[in-house]
Amino acid sequence: MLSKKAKYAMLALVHLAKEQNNGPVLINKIAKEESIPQKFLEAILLDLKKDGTLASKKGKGGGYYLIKSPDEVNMADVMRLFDGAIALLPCVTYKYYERCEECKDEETCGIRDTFMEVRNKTVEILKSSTLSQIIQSEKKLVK
Amino acid sequence: MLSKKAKYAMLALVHLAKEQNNGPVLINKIAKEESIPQKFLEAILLDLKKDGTLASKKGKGGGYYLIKSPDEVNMADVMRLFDGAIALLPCVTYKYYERCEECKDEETCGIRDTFMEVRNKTVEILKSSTLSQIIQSEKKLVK
DNA sequence: TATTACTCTACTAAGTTTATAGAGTTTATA
DNA sequence: TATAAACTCTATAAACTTAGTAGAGTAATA
Repeated sequence: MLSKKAKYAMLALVHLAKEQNNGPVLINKIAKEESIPQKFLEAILLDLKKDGTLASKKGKGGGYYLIKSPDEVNMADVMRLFDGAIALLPCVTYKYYERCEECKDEETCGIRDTFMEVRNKTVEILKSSTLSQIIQSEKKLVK
Repeated sequence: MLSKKAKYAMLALVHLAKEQNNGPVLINKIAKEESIPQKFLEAILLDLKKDGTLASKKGKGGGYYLIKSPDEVNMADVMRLFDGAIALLPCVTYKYYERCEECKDEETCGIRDTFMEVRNKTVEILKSSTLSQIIQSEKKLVK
């Protein structure tokens, strides 16, 4: 399951993408409208800032805003940032590779193949799910 | 990530499928050969028995054995049994459905679609990964 | 009837997730 | 230049989950 952190991050990013041309958005506003605990959201937005996805402005009239194109921000990256590896087995991940302790022989492990396939397909779908795509699809759903 | 429990279950099932025609297999033997803590494995095998996948025989000459065809036992079911839902969002699961608390409107939720697609694809791959298929693929890898 | 081997309940250590609290820092603007 | 708005950072903690342990109990077989 996705962590709350990752889910909140996605909701906040969609929110910020919609407001990209309206200047900085208050944490407080995002928290209220997306039903996210404010303090928790602060930490999430800070992570997204360190990651280079968001920027912030302090002081009156400040807030957070998206500095990437909504095309560039995809769910695979968000999930990796907050939840770590996407794969279901450590021996199948791309960025977080680790050998499975109980694995006698990785080369001939029968379940490895399956989970490699799951990982590849999942990453493919999540990569194609960008902020633009999500907003587009929301519009279609409303109609 | 897959829990150890689910991974151990898969390894034990593959082991038992290979020995299906040789009578009951001792917990102790499986534990040793697959590097699984014995007591932990006992609980896992018990769950698989309650589930109707395995049966056991007590007393001397006893042990566990597979009572389903290796074609029928797939990784999706094993994962559901030990780790619960396969989907990454509660609102997208098939057997464990729950509304997302913070979701304002499920019908127009932009990220729901993406995770529905991930779930469907994952289930499809895991369903096709049966014990027979795994053993077959191990043989190919050895060659 | 003794031994083997599965069954069941209870417990625990460690780690992760989901927060909360509060002091500190920066900036716009009156 | 004071002050209030708003982000930043550190520390803490409750709740939950995972992984594993201990040990007594029960059933079957030779």
